Amino acid sequence: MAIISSRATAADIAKSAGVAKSTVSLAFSAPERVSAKTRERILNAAAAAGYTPNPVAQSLKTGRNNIVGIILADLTNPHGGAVLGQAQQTANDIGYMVMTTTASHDPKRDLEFVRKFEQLNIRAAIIMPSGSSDEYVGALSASSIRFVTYGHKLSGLACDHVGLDNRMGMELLVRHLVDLGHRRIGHVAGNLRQWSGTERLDGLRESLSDAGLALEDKYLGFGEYDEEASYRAALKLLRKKDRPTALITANNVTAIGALRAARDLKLRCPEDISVATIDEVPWSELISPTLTHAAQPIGDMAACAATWLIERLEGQNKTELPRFIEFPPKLIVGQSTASVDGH
Amino acid sequence: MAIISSRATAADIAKSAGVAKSTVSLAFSAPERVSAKTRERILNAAAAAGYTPNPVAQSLKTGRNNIVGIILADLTNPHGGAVLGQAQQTANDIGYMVMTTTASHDPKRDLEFVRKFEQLNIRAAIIMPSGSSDEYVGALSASSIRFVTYGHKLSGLACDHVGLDNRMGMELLVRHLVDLGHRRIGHVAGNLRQWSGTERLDGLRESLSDAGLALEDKYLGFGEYDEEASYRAALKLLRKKDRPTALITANNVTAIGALRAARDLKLRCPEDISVATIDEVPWSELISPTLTHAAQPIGDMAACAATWLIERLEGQNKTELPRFIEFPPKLIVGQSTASVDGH
DNA sequence: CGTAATTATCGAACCGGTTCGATAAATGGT
DNA sequence: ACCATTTATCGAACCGGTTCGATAATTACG
Repeated sequence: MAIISSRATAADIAKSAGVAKSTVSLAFSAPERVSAKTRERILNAAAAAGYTPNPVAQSLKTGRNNIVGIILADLTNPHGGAVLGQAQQTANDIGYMVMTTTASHDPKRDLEFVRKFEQLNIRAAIIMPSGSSDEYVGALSASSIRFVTYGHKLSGLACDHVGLDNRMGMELLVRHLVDLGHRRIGHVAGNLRQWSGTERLDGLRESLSDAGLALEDKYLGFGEYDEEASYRAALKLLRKKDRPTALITANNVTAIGALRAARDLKLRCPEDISVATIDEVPWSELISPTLTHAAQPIGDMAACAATWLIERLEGQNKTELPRFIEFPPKLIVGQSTASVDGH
Repeated sequence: MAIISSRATAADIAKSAGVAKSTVSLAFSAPERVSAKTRERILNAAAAAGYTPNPVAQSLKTGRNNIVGIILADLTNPHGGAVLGQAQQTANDIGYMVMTTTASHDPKRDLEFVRKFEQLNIRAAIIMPSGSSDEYVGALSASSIRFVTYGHKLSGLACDHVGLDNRMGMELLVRHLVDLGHRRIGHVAGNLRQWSGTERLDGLRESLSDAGLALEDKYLGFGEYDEEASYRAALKLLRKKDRPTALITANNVTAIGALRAARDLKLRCPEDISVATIDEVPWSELISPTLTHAAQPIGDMAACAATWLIERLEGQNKTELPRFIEFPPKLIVGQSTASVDGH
């Protein structure tokens, strides 16, 4: 019901409180520099007029603002939405607004958005990188923006990073499958130009080797984090006469592709083929069969990224070295994995 | 690789092109008002210096900018992410940036965000309304922001609206079920304080009546667009001795709750109970059983909302009356519905 | 060719704050 | 009570554009 008083300005408040415009400014931006009496007078006048400092003017003068950017690679995957939602909430709660963009996996668009952010005086952003080339990383480094990378770490960019412990995820899945008696374990990999893709692949290799096994080349398919590609890759693996008894996939989309492939080949899951994946699927409890997976604590991860970002912004960590955290995934056993001997 | 020239200003360009600062401004904002010669000289100088007008300064002076807002009720539902992604893309393609917020169904937060938007000179926003009370609508009307409502229409707010043809959706579902021989059709409704909730309920009633049937009170449950509430509501309906043979649910979350209820009661779907819903479920083809549903053309809807919004912003439609569009849903038949006599 | 009507360019004021150096007021020490 | 500090307030300049009224340069035309 409050009538939006059309734009009270600092000068108005100054007049009505009998002080200089600059004092009004101080009363808001550095209250301790103004005597208790006048501060109260100013604040009262401001409240009466519904005055609040104009953030655009502030930003012009100071080159700062209360906006953080988020650059996502993808919003079609529910993961992106979840990250955005949590990061947004965290940021909003501390008084920051969020400007979002989605690059649709196009590194060039990432860089365009970075440029826009700079123009808007946005000084910090969470980025799910779409690229990893030298010039891409170079452009990000050259930018005046402080980044927190999410999901895919960029080697060569000195910034905070929040991600998943991919190696641990693979270890959980491998151990689970090995315990069920599987020996021929295949993999539909993600995008190997991205940190998470190679980490997951390397982690898988390592975990298999710890179990006295190895990832055979013929059991390795390339899904590119794309459902269609994953479908084809899985199809190829599952058509072999000595097909793997279990498939580990690199993320949710990849798993969906693999499941579709199994179904189309009339392979029953888990009786004929076990499938386990990193990453989760929304409403996974209704998917049939429910997926065994290494779940990411998305909420915690996104909140961490937002918090770190704003810490940097507010300068508490000017000199501190880049931080790096990998959250531990959690093994959720579903119906998609079973003992190798038909259980 | 372009070295980010630290901030060339209009004054710099003016000097290097031998003109006044105001002429530089004109060269960018109203090129036709500057002679071809000087315009070229200015543009060259600008290009050489990597100059681009500072949007913050522009916004301070003009009270305008190239930012649109999006206020979502929810980002945990994949629907929100899809809408955001599409709207974002549309906006970005026309040179607009997007500021997002998520109110988590709290009308008060909606209004806070509106206030922030105003301060930031954002003049237009897409809103998935979280509330519908008089004061809520009043506050939106009083705001200087042009809205496009998405999903839930607000009666009393004169603005463009983009939504789904909910009545048609219900008609599709009812006809499908009636054709399968169902006569006892139950409903788990959504949030009846929201337009879409009542539209869907009314649409259902109407469609049933067209088929010579009626919605009996005992077959009506209230799901509030919440999974838990829907679960409980469905449980109650399905426990009746003369339980409905088919259930229509108000949206995806509601359907999930209903399916869980059926499963927990050891009712087989579709043999014992058919379930159909408005709204879709991501990766629905893997859910078991696949859901019969009235699918929303989310991409088209979101693109339309973004386009309309920006049209308003750019003033082509100053005087035109509010527009209203309801996109037709499409019936997707899955495995969750079957003939009433055990098929 | 001279004057009227256009068109191009300029300078100054302004948007609404912040910040700095200077002045005024309050406080402290002896 | 007197001077040295410290603290509070002020005025002016500035951030980087836009916009308006005024002047200068063109063009039109009788």
